[in-house]
Amino acid sequence: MLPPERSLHVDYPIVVTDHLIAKLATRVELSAADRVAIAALPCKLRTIDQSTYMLREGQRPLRCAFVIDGFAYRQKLTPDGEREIVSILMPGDFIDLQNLFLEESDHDVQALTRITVAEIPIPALREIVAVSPKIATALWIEALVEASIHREWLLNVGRRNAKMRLAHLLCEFSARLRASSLSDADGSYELPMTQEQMGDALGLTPVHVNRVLRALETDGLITRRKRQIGVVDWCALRDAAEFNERYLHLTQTRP
Amino acid sequence: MLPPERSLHVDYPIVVTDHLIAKLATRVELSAADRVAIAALPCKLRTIDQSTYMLREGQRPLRCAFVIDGFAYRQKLTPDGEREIVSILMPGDFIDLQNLFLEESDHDVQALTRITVAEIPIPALREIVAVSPKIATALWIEALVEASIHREWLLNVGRRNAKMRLAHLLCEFSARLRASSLSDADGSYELPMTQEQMGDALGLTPVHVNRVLRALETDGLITRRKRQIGVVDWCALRDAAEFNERYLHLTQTRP
DNA sequence: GTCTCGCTCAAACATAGGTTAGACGCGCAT
DNA sequence: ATGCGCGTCTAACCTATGTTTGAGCGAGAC
Repeated sequence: MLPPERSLHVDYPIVVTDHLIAKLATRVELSAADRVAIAALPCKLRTIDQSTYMLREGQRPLRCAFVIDGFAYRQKLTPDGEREIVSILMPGDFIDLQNLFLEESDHDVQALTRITVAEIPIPALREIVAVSPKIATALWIEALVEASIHREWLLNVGRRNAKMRLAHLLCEFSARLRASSLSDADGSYELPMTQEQMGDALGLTPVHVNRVLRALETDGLITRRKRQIGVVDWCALRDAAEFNERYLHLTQTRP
Repeated sequence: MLPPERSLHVDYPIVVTDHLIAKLATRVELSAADRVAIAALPCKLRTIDQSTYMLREGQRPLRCAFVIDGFAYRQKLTPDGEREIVSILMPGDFIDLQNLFLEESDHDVQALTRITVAEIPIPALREIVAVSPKIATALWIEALVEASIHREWLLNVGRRNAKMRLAHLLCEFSARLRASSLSDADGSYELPMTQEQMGDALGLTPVHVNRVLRALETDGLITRRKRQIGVVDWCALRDAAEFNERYLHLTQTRP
């Protein structure tokens, strides 16, 4: 299934292990045994096309995916076709931690861009969690941080106006990308979402997203060239969004 | 600190243990050793007055509380004073699982009614989680279910209109209370929230909550006597809310 | 008993954001 | 090179929900 894409599949075991270990090591101090256990995980690298469903509501997931490259999102659908995007997943995020211990998915996961993930069978992950308290802790932290982001999004959608919401989304993107060294030095980055998807993440219509995006540009807070977003004035954008990155728990390490 | 309230503190060890074990046993099969370990937890019963803050954003929590009786909620505040209620906590819910592995709280917790909780020191809880995979799994499930509820609320606030939102909140309350046998047989229950609090949970203003509540009553979906909500036509209410209890994962047991 | 106080309820008016409907432009398949 | 499809952008119009304000009312304090 692997398309001829860069060299990822050539040095696969090393790359995947490195990514996983690097991620978990930001949260806890891994012992040598932990590292060996992670390296021994039977994970499979997979590249998935844009828009492909990676998981559907109601399904019983068998694998947990760790994002190596690209973006995905979680969405929930209303019976009458409304959509809400409830999470954006970036390199370094785990996609199915919720399904580690829940048997039936309560939402869909869809590839936002072409995406490469490492898939770990759920039983193997449960095994390692039962055996290594350090690794279990690191995964707990990841899951709890995602819940914290959900809470901030609830505040965002429930109590902020369109301009603040959008600015907040842009700030969060910027902060998360910066935290994983994925944004350019000047703070600009590529936002791989359509305006409709942004609307679905913010509880807005695409035409209103368009209006507000223009307003942010006119106000001199951002620049846009195609989908490349440039943060012109980080402080102003942060203030416009009332953005405070505490909820991302970026510095949370081994408690 | 215990006020002279009923007899709760007299038979405290048995009551608390029973509640905790009963809760965890709905998720996993507890071994005899697990039960002993839970019984040995150094927990403290505490009753807290309505409106008291149990935890504040930015604080480092030292204890994890398990609700025995009464209600609480999580809230997030905007710098300019807007509030969003992001969770309602009922008997049988854990209040600080997020802070089991995160050092700084990202939200406030406030007592909605007079509430009685069992407080477990975080280190003791971490200890038991490291030692018993069963108990760890049960707590994982609790935390993951709460994240799932966050997601449903995001859909609710982001993509449903006021009537559906409110109907959805009422359905969730009803379903959760029923699941812990706390509602009356006829499906009516006491909703201990003011209309302003409902608004804050739904991203609405109190006056609009009032309008919609009236409309739901006029439509014959509910009755109200003071704060007692009667569900007149469960099916109609469920349909009006597009309510599907899957996201509550009520039947999720030992995976 | 009556005085607060907090909550509910209501009406009149204001607006942020939704809806509908196209035009435009760019990349890609043929 | 042409046409198609998807995303962006705009404008005109509409409505669900917010805002402001104040009256009613029940429960507890004294």
